[in-house]
Amino acid sequence: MTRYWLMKCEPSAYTIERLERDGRTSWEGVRNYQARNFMRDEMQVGDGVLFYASNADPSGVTGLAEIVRAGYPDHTAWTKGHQYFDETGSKDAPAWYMVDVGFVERFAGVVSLEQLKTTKGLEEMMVTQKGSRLSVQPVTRAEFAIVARLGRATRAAGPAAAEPAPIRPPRAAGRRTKK
DNA sequence: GCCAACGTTGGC
DNA sequence: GCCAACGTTGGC
Repeated sequence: MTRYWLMKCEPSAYTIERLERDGRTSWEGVRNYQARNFMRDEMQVGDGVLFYASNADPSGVTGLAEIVRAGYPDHTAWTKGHQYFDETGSKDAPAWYMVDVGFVERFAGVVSLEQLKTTKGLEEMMVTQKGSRLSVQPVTRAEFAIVARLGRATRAAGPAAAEPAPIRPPRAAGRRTKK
């Protein structure tokens, strides 16, 4: 049975635009056990994904993706010198897992967190709860459908907002989940 | 940049 | 097993 998920990523690490260009990507770098368990044990090929831009302006869902490869060991964890290197586990007994995600759809605009919080039917969505930091979250089929509909109703920012985006220096290292 | 909320670590 | 200290997340 198809399940649905929300996956967070900071724009400095990866964006829906890049996913659209790449077609698919591996979701490495998650270093949280609850998120790991979802990726390792529950995600299946074909599951739907809400692509969520965190620490963004505004933060929110920017498009849709799907799982194209179920959980497999995250090799970046045992690659010395890699930014996601982590001593937990080993090659023989991997601690961390990733999945591959494929592009489905890019929204014209962003379904902002603010909008998610004020939309009927999304009251229980994990991402709308205070203090919710989990970077991989389950969502219900109904929530997925509501957000997809909101996303398709978004419009690109108008001319007034179309001036070049300010240059934002990347945040300090070590602050990314999925890359 | 601030800081509240959260997860992890480690002393005891 | 408790819990204080610490590091990180992520909205604002």
